[in-house]
Amino acid sequence: MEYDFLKIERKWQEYWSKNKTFKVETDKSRPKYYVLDMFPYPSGAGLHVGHPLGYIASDIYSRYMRLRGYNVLHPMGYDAFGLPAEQYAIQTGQHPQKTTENNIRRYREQLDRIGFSFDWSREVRTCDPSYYKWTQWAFLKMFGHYYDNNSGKAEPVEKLVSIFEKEGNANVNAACSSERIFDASEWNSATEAEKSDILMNYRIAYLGETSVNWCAKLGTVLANDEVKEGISVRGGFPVIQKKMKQWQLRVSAYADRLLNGLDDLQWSDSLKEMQRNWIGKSTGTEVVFKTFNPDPVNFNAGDKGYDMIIFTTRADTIFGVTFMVLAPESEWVSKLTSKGQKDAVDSYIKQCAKKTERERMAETRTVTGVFSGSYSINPFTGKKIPVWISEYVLSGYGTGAIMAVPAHDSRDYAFARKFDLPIIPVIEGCDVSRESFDAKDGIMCNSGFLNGKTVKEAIPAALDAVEKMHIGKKKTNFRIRDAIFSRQRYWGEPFPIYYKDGIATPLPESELPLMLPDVDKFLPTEDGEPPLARAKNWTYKGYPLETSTMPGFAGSSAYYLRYMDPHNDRELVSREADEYWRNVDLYVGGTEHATGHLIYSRFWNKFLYDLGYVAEPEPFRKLVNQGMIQGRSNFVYRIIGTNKFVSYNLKDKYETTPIHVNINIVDNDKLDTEAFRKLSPEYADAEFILEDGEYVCGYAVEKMSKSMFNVVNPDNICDTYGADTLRLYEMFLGPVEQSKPWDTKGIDGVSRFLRKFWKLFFDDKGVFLVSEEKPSAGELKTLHKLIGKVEEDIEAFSYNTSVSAFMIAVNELSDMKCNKRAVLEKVVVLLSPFAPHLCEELWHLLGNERSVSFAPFPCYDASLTVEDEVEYPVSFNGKTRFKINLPRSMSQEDVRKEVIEYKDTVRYLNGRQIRKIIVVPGRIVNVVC
RNA sequence: GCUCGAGUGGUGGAAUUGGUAGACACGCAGGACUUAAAAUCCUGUGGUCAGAAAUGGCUGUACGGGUUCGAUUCCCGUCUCGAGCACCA
Repeated sequence: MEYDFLKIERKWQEYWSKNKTFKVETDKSRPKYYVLDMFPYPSGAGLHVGHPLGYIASDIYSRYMRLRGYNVLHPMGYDAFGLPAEQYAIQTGQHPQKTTENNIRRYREQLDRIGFSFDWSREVRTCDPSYYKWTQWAFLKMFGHYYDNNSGKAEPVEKLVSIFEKEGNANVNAACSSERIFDASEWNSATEAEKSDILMNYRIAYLGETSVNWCAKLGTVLANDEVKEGISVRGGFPVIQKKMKQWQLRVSAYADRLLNGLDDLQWSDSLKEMQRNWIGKSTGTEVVFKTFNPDPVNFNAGDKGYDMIIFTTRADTIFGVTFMVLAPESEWVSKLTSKGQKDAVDSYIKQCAKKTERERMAETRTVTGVFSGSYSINPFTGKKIPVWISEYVLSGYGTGAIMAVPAHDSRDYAFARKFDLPIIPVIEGCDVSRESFDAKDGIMCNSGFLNGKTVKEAIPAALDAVEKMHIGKKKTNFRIRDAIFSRQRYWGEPFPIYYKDGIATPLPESELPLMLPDVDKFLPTEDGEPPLARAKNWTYKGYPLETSTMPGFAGSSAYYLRYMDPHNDRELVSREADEYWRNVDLYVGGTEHATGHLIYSRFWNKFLYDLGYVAEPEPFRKLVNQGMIQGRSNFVYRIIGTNKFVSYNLKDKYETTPIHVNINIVDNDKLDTEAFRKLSPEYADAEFILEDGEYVCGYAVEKMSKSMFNVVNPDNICDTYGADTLRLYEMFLGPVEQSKPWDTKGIDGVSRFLRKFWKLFFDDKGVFLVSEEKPSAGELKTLHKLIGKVEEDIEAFSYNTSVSAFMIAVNELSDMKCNKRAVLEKVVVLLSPFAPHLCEELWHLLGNERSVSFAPFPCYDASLTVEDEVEYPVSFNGKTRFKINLPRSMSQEDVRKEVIEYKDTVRYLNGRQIRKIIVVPGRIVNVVC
């Protein structure tokens, strides 16, 4: 019987779906395992072969864990809100709901063909009201809580209010956007609007004025991780900084916990490092610099001076501070601008404000700035130093003001050189005539009481001095900013917020979900209001509702919790389900979410953990980043001005332009010239200059995309080779974590392997025939080598080598003409995570009733794989070395014993005394004489 | 500029924790079967030198050093590529 993969695959896909084979329930009698893929955004282009890579890897692991007896939760859903559907809607007028549904249908068809073991009964879609109800619910909880630094967790705002009523905020230690201190009477006499404003400074979800990334082309603000190099990640449009009032999430309050939580996670080092950098913890010192404005624009505290606070990690260099710098957006600018400098400062500020983020970045090397007219006093030297304003100082980090040490900071150095400010080195022996000395290394000099100390000693000593003088304290700063949470777009979750007399007020929970309304157009209104302003009656009890919607990461932040209990309409997840499934044991997805989704999700989870809704402080225990699969494009070379095409190795003799050619008409880099002529009328009479009778194409590795004609559709692979071959081949291509180009060339190898395996079960006439005989020692050795290898490789996520192990085993079994049930049945189980359809078919042909998915994983017996002991002497350098190959299964302890025994009984080898015995943990022993 | 990761045949990639480098597969070459092709099967395949041949020698994991009886693996330096961050004081 031939291996008819199309028939087999269809048959078992229907079987799994009909029998709900992969539906799971909480089952306290069995251990759980939760395997999650990053759910896809259903784009219009459908899946290409790169998309399923991670899904296949996680599916293999799910199926493996099922064989091991775990109750495996392996769900799938769609991240369905987002910009592309909305952009398409603006162009075509088609409702994003509709295009999204169409795309989802297409995705589902494609996914189904690959034979995943998803529990589709748990599917979620972020755009579904029954789903986004819980996104809105979490937002309301964040609105209703603040972060208490003393208890180290989120607490209800009501608690804060009762403290304010009794004693004001002087003793409150909470994450807060304002430093203003007030007492109880001030609070009690405040108006509702004033109270609301004060509380906004504390809420975890809050409305706040901030400098945001504004993308005019998309008509919306964007979070920091949605902007790269000053350009929007989606669409690639320019982004500028703009002050706007926006909803934000106080992620910064969780910075320390987000950082510390990383230690216990089984994530790749590079990913953890990325998150650490993004969180950007730095410990330093806050120092007060007395600052005077000799001629203030407005008469105020000018003559008494201001206490200007700066943040530094190099308190040791205070003796080298020769000037101060303010960010252009700093609130100090207006206070410290003197009359004489007012015009210059104003024009500089204006110039800075106009620049886009991209322009500011492009000009990182050009130094700009202006003198404010004011002076500070260096607290250590007592010297008067000028205060400057420059855009190289960021308003959002630290206090928006710095002390400049040009001798030991390259940015300060460049500034000092440009504006001719003094440069005083404070570390012995460094040459600052050409560049600054930035290293934290050396002995202090020119530094009074710090002289003679090393930099490492001087930093705490300087901090000590500053504290004794009462002009500073130890301080930790974070780079991570609060997440900007509103988008001026249509296709997202509406905020459950209305404005009662201008005060942002939460909707009662009973009103959730607040449904996304219909609008006539998906564009902003004439007056620049977001599209939701077009909706009729977008009000609650007569008050206007918020018109922004939530960003993409809102819906993806807690979806892993929803899968645990997807149909619960009373809770996000029931306590029972949460306590059983807890968190994701294995999460597979791309590295592009390192500083977005993976931070927000951890934050969201920690918040819900504080409130007692979830049992685990971290959502994803182990994380594997699958690499990207790139396309392999082919080129033909057209001789300029002709319709002649020259083969790759001859192209240098002509003036040519490379043209992308559809990879479907190229085989092994050889062009099908007839098919090429038929491609378009333009090429109908194309001529070819061949080499060895063939047209050889050039190639390049590029992103897989329609415009490069290099897209490989998994459906086509399933048609010609079958889903099992596709799965195996994607794994065989290389380590899952690695990016690599797709090349269909090698697929014949795995295809051959599967057919070879299939043949083991049939006799010469093609009749299914397995023998009930006892397997030979050789057959058992092959089998158990395979079991050991496969088990080890799956655990290590090294699927490419396990596919190789299968090929070796099947070659060996084939050579031995092994058709014994006792061996083949176990191989079927082992292979079933990789090639589920084929194995399900064989499993049933072997007479089993239940799906192979629940067969027990074969037991590994190392003693059956023992190699014969070999012992051979090797001589070198006049010494003699004996290498003893001991069985692989032998424990290190046994090896040691064996060797000691050897040394005691055999003191001499080849007439030489044994000098040294080197035991390499494992099995190889060197005896040096 | 800073941080992290990688560099192995014509190609994708193996190689336990330092222990026979190149498993497995593709490609290529030769052969068998066939009228022929496809499919299938067999043999060879890092480089180089010697040999009629079996075989053997040398060399070889980006480059230069080091540690070690022994290095693709560990350490130092250089180069190249990839990813991330980018005036974070």
